[in-house]
Amino acid sequence: MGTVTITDVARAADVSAATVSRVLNNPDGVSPELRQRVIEAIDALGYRPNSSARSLRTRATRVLGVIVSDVTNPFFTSMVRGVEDVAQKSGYSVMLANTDEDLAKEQRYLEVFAAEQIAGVVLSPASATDTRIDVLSRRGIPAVTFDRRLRTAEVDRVTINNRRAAEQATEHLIEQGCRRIAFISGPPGISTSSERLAGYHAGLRRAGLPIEPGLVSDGGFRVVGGHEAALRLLAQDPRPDGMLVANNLMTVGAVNALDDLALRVPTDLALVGFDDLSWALNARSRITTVDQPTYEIGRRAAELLLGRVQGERSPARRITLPATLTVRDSSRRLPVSDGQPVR
Amino acid sequence: MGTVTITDVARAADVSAATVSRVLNNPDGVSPELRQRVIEAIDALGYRPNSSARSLRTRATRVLGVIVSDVTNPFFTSMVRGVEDVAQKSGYSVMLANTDEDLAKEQRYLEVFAAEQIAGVVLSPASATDTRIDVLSRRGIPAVTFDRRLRTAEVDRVTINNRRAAEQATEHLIEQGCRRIAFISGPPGISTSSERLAGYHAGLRRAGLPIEPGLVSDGGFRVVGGHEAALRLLAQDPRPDGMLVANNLMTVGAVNALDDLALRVPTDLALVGFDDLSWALNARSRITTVDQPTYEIGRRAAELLLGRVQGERSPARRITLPATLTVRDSSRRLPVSDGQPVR
DNA sequence: ATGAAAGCGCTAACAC
DNA sequence: GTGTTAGCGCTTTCAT
Repeated sequence: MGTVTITDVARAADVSAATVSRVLNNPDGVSPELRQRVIEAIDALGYRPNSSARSLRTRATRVLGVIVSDVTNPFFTSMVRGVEDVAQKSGYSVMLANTDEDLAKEQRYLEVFAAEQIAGVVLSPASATDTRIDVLSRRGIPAVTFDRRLRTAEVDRVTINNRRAAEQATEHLIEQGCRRIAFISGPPGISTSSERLAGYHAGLRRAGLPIEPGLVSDGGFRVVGGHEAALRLLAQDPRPDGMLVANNLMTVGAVNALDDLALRVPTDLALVGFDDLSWALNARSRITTVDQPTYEIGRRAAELLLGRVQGERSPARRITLPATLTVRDSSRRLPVSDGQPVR
Repeated sequence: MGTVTITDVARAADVSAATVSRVLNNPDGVSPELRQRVIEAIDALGYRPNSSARSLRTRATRVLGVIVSDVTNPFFTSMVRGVEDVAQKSGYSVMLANTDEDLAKEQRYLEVFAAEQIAGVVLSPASATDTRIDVLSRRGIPAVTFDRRLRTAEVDRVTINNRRAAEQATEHLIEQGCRRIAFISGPPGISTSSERLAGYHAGLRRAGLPIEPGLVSDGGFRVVGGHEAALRLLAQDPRPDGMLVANNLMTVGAVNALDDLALRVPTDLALVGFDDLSWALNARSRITTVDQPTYEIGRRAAELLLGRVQGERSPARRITLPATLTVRDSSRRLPVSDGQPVR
């Protein structure tokens, strides 16, 4: 029944199927007159190209895959929106997959995407060293990483300067008078984890403060993990007077922990988190954060990817977007100006 | 290069392509001997069927679409996992789409799915009355709703008894001595919103309590909305002594609002929320909640859908799963037993 | 039980 | 600039 094919359109417009195909795919190459007739026939018949037939022919779909490590995290969903918007504008749709930081799941989705002959993949790899995108490259499917880096392959990537951002946040805490600064880190093996940890160390070092391994605890990039890590760190004697938390979810957990212990911010402890928190915490919390241009990260990643999809052959490109330290009450012990950009 | 086709396998196994196809698709119809040879050839060559070619032929993909109204909400992601697991087991993969309760976005994704000739769709419609799945039905693509109902089409659905759940939560608050119970509702037009509101009304009515429209406020199923709605409701004089919140995100917002106003639970106000909150709130909060079997909802929805995909023709089926009222500190003013099932 | 052959809807050479 | 033709990889009659 309902299936209108390219030949139906061709017949209605009194042209060949090839001409209809050209109208559909080539910006030019068809006379304005015929093009007009074809477009009218398409509208009249309600023709929709069959994507399977198209893929079979071209060996590529008009679909981009996005693999994130936690769809639940608004940080990632905001990036995904950036990808979606760019993709849409170029006539691509987006398949979303969630790995929960699980390498096996990630691998499975990479295989599914490869099998579906997806046009390209944007991913935040679950591991900088163990994530393998060979399944894609073997089939010539381009990949771009966002938020995180990948050491097992040379691919385009869009990130912020994580090291610098963490260093600057640490310096800010030191300026505010903190001398024992705790750090809640992400899981090992992920680039953002190690880079932010390195930045924290660098900040301490520059100020001549000792690096104490006991002041660092892994919160697994999750609320519960952040909560537990904070409780661990805050149980120490002497108690830390500052705390830097390496992502948004763990910051929520840390705030909860402070609440549990009836500790007040910034008096008892100055707190700095990563990423927007407005979705979880009440406005009153006013937590100082390192803000990333999440939507923009997604946009740029999609642009890089579409470039590759369209045949771009340059060596791996690296886009580093600026992050901003937004100083709010949770860390303000002295007068400071808001919104310091991180470069 | 790498592309191994069905003819390659046929040649290697010294059979026809048709036989390979039969081995792939028909449980029987090929002699054990040939079947064995074919399987060996497939393994040896690393053959993977080309899904585009297959779809072009069969007019159907091995992909299920899932449309949720908020991927950020763990409630939905848990359901999605249920779908994924069932799909996977049957050799289907899952395409995920997020609508943000936006009807236009929802419609666009339905069209994309229809164009991609997806095998079937599971969705939580953004509106019971305005969501239109004609794009799917016109192409014979089955749909199943989960969590929410759809009034514009007769389709399979998996939900809990929302009305009963809200009524029971309300009764519980009344039993605990509450007489002015506020309700933070979801956006109008969504079945869960109206059903839970109806249940709240029913609970009040049964206890002979007045229904005051001023005690109901729409929180849009979001954290911020719940926060604002709670502030509005708590500003009243006399202040409500109980509160029922119609989903998890809004409950987080409500808890924040209570915190803002330095109100204590359950002394100042008894609070009951919907859905699991462990991801957001610290354990200490101990909020009484109506718990839904989210993962199971996803599983069952996927099972119904796969049935339809495989040709099941029965009239629309309705699965109502049990929810449980888990009483915790936030509403406990009198001794009660935990874990009351909702039927 | 197996093979030969046709064709799903589309695009890309190649002719004109 | 436009049409003709071949064929992407697969499934499915239809013979045998």
